[in-house]
Amino acid sequence: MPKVSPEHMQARRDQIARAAIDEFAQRGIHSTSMVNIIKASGLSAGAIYTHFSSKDEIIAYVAQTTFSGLFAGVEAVASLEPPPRPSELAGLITWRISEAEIPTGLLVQVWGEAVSNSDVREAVNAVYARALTVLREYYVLWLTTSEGEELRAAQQQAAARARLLVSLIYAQILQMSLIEGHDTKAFNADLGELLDPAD
Amino acid sequence: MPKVSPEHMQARRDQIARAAIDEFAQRGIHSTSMVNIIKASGLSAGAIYTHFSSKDEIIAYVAQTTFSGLFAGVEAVASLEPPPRPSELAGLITWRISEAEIPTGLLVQVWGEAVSNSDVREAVNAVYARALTVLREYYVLWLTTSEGEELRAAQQQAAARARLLVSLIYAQILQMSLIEGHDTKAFNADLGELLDPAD
Amino acid sequence: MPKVSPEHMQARRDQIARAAIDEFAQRGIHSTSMVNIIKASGLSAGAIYTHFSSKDEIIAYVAQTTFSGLFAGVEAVASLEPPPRPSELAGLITWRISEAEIPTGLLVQVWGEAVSNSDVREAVNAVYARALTVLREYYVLWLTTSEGEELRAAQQQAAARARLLVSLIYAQILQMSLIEGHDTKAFNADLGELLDPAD
Amino acid sequence: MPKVSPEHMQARRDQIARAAIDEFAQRGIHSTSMVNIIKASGLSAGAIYTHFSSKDEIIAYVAQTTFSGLFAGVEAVASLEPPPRPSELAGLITWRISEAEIPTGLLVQVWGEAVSNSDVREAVNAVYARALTVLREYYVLWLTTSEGEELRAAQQQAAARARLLVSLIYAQILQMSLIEGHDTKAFNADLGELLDPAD
DNA sequence: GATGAATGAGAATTCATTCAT
DNA sequence: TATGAATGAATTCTCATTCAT
Repeated sequence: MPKVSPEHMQARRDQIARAAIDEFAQRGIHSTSMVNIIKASGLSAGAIYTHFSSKDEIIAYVAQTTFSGLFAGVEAVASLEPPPRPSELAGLITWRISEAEIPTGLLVQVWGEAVSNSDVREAVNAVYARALTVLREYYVLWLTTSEGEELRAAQQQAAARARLLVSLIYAQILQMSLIEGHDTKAFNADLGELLDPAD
Repeated sequence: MPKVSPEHMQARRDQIARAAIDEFAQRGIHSTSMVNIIKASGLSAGAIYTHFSSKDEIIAYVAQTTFSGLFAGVEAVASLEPPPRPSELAGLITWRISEAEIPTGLLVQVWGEAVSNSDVREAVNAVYARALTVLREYYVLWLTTSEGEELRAAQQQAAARARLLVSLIYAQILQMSLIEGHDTKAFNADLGELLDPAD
Repeated sequence: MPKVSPEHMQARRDQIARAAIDEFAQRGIHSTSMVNIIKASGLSAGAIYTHFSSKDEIIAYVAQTTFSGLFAGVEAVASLEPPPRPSELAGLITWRISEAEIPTGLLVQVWGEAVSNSDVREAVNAVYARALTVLREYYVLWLTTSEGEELRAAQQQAAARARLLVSLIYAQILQMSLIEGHDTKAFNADLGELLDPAD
Repeated sequence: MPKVSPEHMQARRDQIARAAIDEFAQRGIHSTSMVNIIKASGLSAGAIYTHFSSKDEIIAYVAQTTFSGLFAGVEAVASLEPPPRPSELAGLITWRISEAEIPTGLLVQVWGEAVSNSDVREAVNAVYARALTVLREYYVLWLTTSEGEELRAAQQQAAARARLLVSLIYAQILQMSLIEGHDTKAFNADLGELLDPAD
């Protein structure tokens, strides 16, 4: 098996990452052994290590990938004209999560991992920072366009609102993961009230 | 072989738990070995296993202990007459956290652990349920006493409000743990606005 | 198995070292796995690592031990009055080697290891330096006592003679290890002629 | 698929051997991986295995090559008329070594390897036997020509002298490899005294 | 012939737990 | 009861070698 395309390499990384995500979500990051990942990926031990240099690198990559998925598409939606209401934006993210594309249990584990693993912490924070920037810009747009606020006033409020929106999404992820029978829809409705003051 | 008093037993358990909390917070739960706990506690391997049957039992006990600490005192304050405002209640918890009595990093790790460890999940959920109950009662009291709501109406709103309050506290714990330089005071102020609608 | 005496600890180290020496001599240092040493020692994997922190530490310890054995007793003999002749001293060392107390094959492997392993190199050089010192002092004694040399003249010659003596011993070790049917006695006789010029 | 010339094959083998020698000398035989050799040679893994069937075969080839280099040219010089003095012959070999054409560290490693690797042992012994033969013939020539010995007497002494000469050269290789700051010239001078009794 | 990703047996090491003293 | 050396299964990772392209 000689030279292969970069696409092939990326496909292999994703193949491994997907296996790792499944196993991590099911067993827990630290109860998943390399053997579990190897078997789930269908590759050999050696092949894994041609694509990742260590289990920690897999964890970091998975962390990055999974959190990025959380806000995928938000940017596009947030800059539509006219901008959607905050509750609609939250709904988009929430929808993606509840449609089980995003394994909330893994997200929560990644937060725990971030505490003592700086690579993971960096990955998590990078996504957080990006999300905050996008949502701040969104809030400026929304407050000026739909709420008739002055630009200056909108900018002053935007940061705090963006922070709050992310916080509420994160809180929902926690609840979805921890609380059996958590009522996502009810919580979303509550959020809606909170986020769209005009309602 | 004289039996030691239950007090002595409890003191030993706490001695071990304190050591475990320190080590878990510093190194991460899964990077902390029993040897770390043994050394930090000043006891021997054998002694540890006299008081806990496994590392997992220590983790579950630590999870229970730490989360209970989060809401310690809330019950007493929440049933004062007249009841404090929601933001004041949130402030009490937040204050305890930010004064570093509660290692937020450990709380976040415990959430991650809860995903794949049912004992920990139960411990976490028990505290969550208890907190929800206390806060629901508080909200009924506060809505009827200070906001002039009807009992029936107050009861209908209380659950959602309690859930939201806990969510916001949890979200703040996440941010304190993950984000270097997170502005606790600013976030608290934002929470205040949100929680005390009259403000 | 609680606290044990330092003697016990040393006995364990020697138990492991003896197993390692046997295996290294038989299979070669790098063809000997930890499993080989574990089985040969009769201990468990874990027990080995309570006494040595790594395979490399075992190699270094074995190197030190084996080379020290080479010159054991030389110091005492070398300072007798009247001092033995150089050939007698060489004979003592040679005798110990040929009586198979010292595994020459292992010594040669250790030299090879020393090239790329600084701990082993240090161990080997420390023994070499010690041997050189002892033999230099011996030659001063012998040259003044038995050959009637002036102290100053004896001191000037002693270093070169000591170096040569060690070299010849090392060369013999090489030959014993590499050449099947190497005639130790004949070589010793040749050495005798060379070392005791008066003969 | 045109067959390549034998010269091409040999050139490739030497290219690989040269890379292996450099890496072995630098990192140690057993700390050098095939990947190291592959990269240093500029060839691919597959290409290496077209020319050598295993790492062990490379080691044996390198052993053979390097030791042969040690005595290269000795034969020609040893049979000159009039023959050089023994110290001059030793000087020739020593000079080649000290001019760093011969990696002494590798020679010492090869000796260590020979202990447990029969192919290497055979390679080393073949060179040793050849050197002994050449030097025995040289000594017969020299003793009869320059020292005026009878042929019979010369033949009787020649073997022992040849053995001693090789031993001293081997001893010097050991010292050059192991002892930082080994004084090659001083040792050579000492050898000269020893080897040229007339001096 | 050449390539280099893939293989998989095997390596060193760790660590929760036990139990003889 | 307390001790801590010992246990040994399990873990992560390496690397000589192969073989589909």
